[in-house]
Amino acid sequence: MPPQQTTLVWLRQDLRLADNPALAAGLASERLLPVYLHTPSEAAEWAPGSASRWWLHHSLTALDRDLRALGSGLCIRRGETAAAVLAELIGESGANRVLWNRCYEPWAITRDRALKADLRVRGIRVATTNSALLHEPWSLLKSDGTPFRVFTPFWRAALRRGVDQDLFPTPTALPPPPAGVASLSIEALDLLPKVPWDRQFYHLWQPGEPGAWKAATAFLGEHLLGYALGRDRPADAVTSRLSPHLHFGEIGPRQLLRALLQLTGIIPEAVGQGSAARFAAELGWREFAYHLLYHFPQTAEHPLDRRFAAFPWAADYQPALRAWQQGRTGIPLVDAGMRQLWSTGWMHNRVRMIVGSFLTKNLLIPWQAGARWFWDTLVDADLASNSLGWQWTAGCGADAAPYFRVFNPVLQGERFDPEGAYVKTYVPELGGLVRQFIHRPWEAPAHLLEAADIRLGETYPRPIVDLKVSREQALERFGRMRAAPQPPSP
DNA sequence: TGAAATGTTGGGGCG
DNA sequence: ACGCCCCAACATTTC
Repeated sequence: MPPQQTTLVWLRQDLRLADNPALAAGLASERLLPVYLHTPSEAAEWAPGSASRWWLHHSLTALDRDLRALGSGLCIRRGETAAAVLAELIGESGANRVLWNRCYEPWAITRDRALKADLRVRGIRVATTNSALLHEPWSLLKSDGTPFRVFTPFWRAALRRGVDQDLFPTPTALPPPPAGVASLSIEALDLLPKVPWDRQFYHLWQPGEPGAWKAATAFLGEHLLGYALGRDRPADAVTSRLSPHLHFGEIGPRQLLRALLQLTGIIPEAVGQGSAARFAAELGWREFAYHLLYHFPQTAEHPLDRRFAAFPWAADYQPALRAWQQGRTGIPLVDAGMRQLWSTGWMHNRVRMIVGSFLTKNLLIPWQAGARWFWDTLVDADLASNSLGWQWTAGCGADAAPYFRVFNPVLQGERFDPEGAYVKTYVPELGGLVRQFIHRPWEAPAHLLEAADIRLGETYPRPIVDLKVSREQALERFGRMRAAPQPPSP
């Protein structure tokens, strides 16, 4: 009789039961131990931020509940390194096999590669799989063998390659866990905030796999039709809000694309301009972000366009950064976005571009400072997407907005929030102002301000920067940078 | 997944 | 009636 097979399934950013290849591969074991390891110091400066930890707490809670319903449960441990904690767990459980789905952060790749080699040396079987991406970063390359740096050809190639639509089966029962392996409580991970800034989160979000499907079903069933037209208007609730669920792997892009294709009856190759194609392309941008971070791992910290390493950012920007973070810049659309972020852990995508343009171009604050703030405050904080987004905005990344493309938050507001509904939701002190001036209160005549009970500089700040002057200054600095001698490309 | 400056055109007011 | 001018409205160019 062969020795009993005991398998550890190490769950990381794949907190789901459905279409989970690592979990599916463990189902035939006699004993199966699903584990989550909290080792934040391994990620160093990219350990989960505050909002992300809130999400993680509740996602783990949901996963544990779902595992228990199938006769198992989540084993939670914490420690300095995953290697050390796994070694303990292997000792306690007698496991002879470890499975996980791959992560793609540079620090995680380095860690996992060493860990896999180490476990194999010690006679443990290890298998890793893909749960997070339609195509892994190394599997899609240009015909010359180099990585894509432009989105459109990347996404075309991804769709042409096609997507495996045979999902891994959702388990209906799980093998029992090995006896005598203790677990920490989720509370012991200290993921929840000490001061209750998260109250609104509970009304807006349902972390975990059931919540992910609730959001996906609502989006596909109710909002997809209006997506192409409404996705750029932040007051419209037509976006999917699936980003945090995708980040934690509570739902995967293969599942979403399959649901989308079944719903609309289109085939992946038929890329049109309709709502389904637009939404699929957003999944594509996520894929593109992972592609870039894998092939250019320095881009979480450093600009892909090396010329920007010498860009003359503002010298003393702390007060301006603080005003931006707190939503007190005096520019209504920017402040609305930053307050939405703070109070809900999320910001509409178009507004992310606008507040990012304002930070990097009007305030001349390094994009890394913005990326850090987003990392701490977004429930969907994702190293790949965040790095791509900020470099795109700053104009220093792959397929980025040209450096001279500076969003004017007043015009963007008038185009995409014409009634000012979004601004009024998050900047209530402007609620009484007529729509004509809602995006430019500093131009409103005194009697209208008075009627709206607004005293600029008291109840709402004056703009901390002149949009026209700062735009010209940014263009001038970008122009000088472009003219400077260029460093060798990486 | 721009904005602003500059150029062109055409309708209408007016002498 | 005609030419002149103004200036939206739209198009093109530049950043």
